[in-house]
Amino acid sequence: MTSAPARQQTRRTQADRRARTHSALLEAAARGLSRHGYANLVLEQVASEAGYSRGALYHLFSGKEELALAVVRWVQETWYAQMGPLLAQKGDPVETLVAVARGHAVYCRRDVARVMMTLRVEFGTREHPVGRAVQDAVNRVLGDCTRLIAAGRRNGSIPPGPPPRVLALALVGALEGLVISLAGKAPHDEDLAERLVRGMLGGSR
Amino acid sequence: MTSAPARQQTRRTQADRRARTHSALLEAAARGLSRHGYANLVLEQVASEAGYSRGALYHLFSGKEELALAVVRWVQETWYAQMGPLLAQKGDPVETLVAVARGHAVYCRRDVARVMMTLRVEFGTREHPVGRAVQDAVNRVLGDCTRLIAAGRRNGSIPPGPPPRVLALALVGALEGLVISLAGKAPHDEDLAERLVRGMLGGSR
DNA sequence: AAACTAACATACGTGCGTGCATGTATGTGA
DNA sequence: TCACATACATGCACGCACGTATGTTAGTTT
Repeated sequence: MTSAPARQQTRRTQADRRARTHSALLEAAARGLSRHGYANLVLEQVASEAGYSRGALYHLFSGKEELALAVVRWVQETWYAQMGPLLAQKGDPVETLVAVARGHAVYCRRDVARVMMTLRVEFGTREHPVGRAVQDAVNRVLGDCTRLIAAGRRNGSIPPGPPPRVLALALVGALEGLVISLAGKAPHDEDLAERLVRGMLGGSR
Repeated sequence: MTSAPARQQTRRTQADRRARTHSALLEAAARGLSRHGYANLVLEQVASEAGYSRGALYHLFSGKEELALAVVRWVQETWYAQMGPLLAQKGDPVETLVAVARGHAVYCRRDVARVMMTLRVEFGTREHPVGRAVQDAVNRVLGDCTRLIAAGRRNGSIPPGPPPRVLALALVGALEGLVISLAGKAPHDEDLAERLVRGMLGGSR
């Protein structure tokens, strides 16, 4: 009895072990990045917060940079996992943008979301792999927004104004700033995100 | 002849000398902070960019922290010097807020303006003197906006909605994000700043 | 113009955090 | 159950940037 499959109390396979620590370190790193940024991120703290030592970290990631890149990829994936359905909906572009804005506000209630903002500000004007990755992620969202705006213009649901790309840039930037400022101020965050989108798309006045 | 006051070519008094290098270092530090943030700011670079060495810097400032604090004070002063007249005007609160938003967009065309945003993000969740100073500066602006919004509510020119303080928070945050995103995209920055304010104040729909 | 002071440069000591190399324990296949 | 591999911990070396101490140049006073 109890020959092999008995003790499930603490999962035993190596792959599982590895995966657990991997995600634990990743989450700790995400929290750390959102709070301290890249430069102030101390790997010792990340590891200990996850319940491990720097050895584990260097075993699973090649170093600080790759850790940050992994976090960026992870945030991007979870964001699109949550926003993908909204982006794919087939109705009015304006309503889609509103839905995404609200969704983004909700997504950003977890401090993890600050990661992108923090890194974007930190690497906004510099040449750095992490900055590149963040820029790429933002550009992807920007592209989606630009397409939606262009569609709304053809559609007539969005009045004429600045070039779609510029409007998208403004929209994303403003939304980012808004959700940061309103962190934890639910439910106003969601409502004001909607207001922001409608206000900036609809020709004002 | 040429006894004393002759050579004005290169200003010679000590006080003037001191003032010149002081402001040169300050401007360099502001540029550096806006580009690299506090943690990544290297005093060697700041000094050399200003045309001096770290010795000069430590002669005029007690260290990195005081330098950053001086920059924050400087930004705050120049901002209010430029925005004060707009804030003091006696017309409709909405128009005042629009004017300030446009003014802010213009002010932020200089990369120097990124300073506040950068520091606010970097120290947003931490306990640090520089973070405190930035927070104080932002709070002052926030107070001005809150008062204007409250006046507009009593006035009837701003429809009901979230508490004035929350609206002000959203407005300032969104505006900050917008001008960062649109850096250098004149004249759209100004126009979209106006749109943003009108859209978020006017009840939309 | 000589003695003095303030502005600035150069050189060194120190702390901190990364990266790596070496040690230990836990799971895995014969 | 024994040899092996993989997950993880611990200790050391290096570099970087801050702060300070000391040296040099430019301006001021008598």
